[in-house]
Amino acid sequence: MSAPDPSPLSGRRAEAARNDARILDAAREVFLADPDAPVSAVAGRAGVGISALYRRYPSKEDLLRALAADGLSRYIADLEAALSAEAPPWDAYVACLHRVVEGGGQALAQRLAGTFAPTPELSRLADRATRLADTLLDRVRRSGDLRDDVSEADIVLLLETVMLVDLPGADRGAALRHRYLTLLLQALHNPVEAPLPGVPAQQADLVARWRSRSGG
Amino acid sequence: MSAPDPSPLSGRRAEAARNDARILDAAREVFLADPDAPVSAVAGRAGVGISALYRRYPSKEDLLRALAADGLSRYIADLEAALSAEAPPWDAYVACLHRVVEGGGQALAQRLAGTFAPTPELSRLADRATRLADTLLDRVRRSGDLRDDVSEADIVLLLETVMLVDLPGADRGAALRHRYLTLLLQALHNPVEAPLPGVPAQQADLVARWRSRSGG
DNA sequence: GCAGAACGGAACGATCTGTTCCGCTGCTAT
DNA sequence: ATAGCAGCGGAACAGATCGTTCCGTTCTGC
Repeated sequence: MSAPDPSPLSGRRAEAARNDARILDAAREVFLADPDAPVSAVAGRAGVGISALYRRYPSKEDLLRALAADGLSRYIADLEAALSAEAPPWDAYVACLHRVVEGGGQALAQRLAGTFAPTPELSRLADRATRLADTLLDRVRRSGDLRDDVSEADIVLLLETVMLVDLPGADRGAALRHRYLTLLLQALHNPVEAPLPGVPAQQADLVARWRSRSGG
Repeated sequence: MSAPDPSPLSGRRAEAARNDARILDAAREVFLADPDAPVSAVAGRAGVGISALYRRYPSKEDLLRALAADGLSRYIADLEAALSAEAPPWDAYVACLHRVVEGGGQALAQRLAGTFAPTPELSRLADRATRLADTLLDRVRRSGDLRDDVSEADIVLLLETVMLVDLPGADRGAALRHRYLTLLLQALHNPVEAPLPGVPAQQADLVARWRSRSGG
């Protein structure tokens, strides 16, 4: 009994491991583009059959929950990286948001919010992400680079809209998202031209969305 | 035979006229929030039965076409008003975009694009709107207030994302949209902090979307 | 009063979608 | 070598959804 190589799995086992990732990647892309997409669309995008998907997740809702958890985890990782970076707060923040936009984890979790019953683990992850984002933002705020009439929730909402930009062409969408994020960040950067009207979005507005919504 | 008052219609006729407007208003709200919404949602929002709707429009697609045409017309009216305004170009432009965001006509037409077969009339309206927007933007550009590394298509895409901002609360969404539009306009205003990465969106990217899309 | 315009909403058929099921493939362990 | 089974593709099924039609009712204009 020769010990089977742990990482370079062979044959059937390797295909299964590959499919794990392919399915999650496909699900991320598909549901980010359309939170109400059918399961078959995910399988199609992943290039696998439907049963390969149902072997891993007992139901669509389980897949969505796993996806949201994965997205939040990536988001958290990005935030932690920014918090432990040595660059000036504003620069670290800019780099962080670009990674967040690139990964799409946070946006996915937000868009999926309300399409399934949240588990305790998800609530915990969401809490953690919120706290980290607050800490990071406070640091940026103290650096004086951030205009002070925008709230954390404002930025989350704005980020979410940037993530929605898309165009049919190949990677046209991703390029535009970074382009518009840059524009947004310049708007958020001091000095400020004029104060914003209305009142900032509140954290409560965001949490409210984690309760049942219809399809959108 | 006393001449019936032309405008203050009475009884059944009046209800019908009121319903005309109520249905269009309801349809605008509903389909702006969700382009794939069912017809019954429109009737429900308008407070009328389904047959009141089908009496006016032979099919859902006809309603959507009428809605898109109406939206484009409102957009065109806003553009024309801005073009004939006497305020400085930039100020007129700012006011115009706020009206466009308030009305939602342009965003609705864009969101509906691809969900039905465009008629010649719609193409004509879309062309007209594009030309007017170009003229207006050129004027603003010549005034020197607009950063010169953004294209018309960039602005359309950004406007569209602003329109997507929404929150459950009463008019919370509208207030935030104006708030974020103000932020966006400050970012678009000279002087510029740093050039944007990537290449601007092209007019062609936008027209491409008027061809068949799936639901989203 | 009466003819019919306008309406509300139930009913119907088509389509879509989540989930299950079945038969096949090709590793793996002996 | 080969039996057994993990893993898979996709057809099939049942339930839900939605566009559209249809019918009975109400109320107006004459």
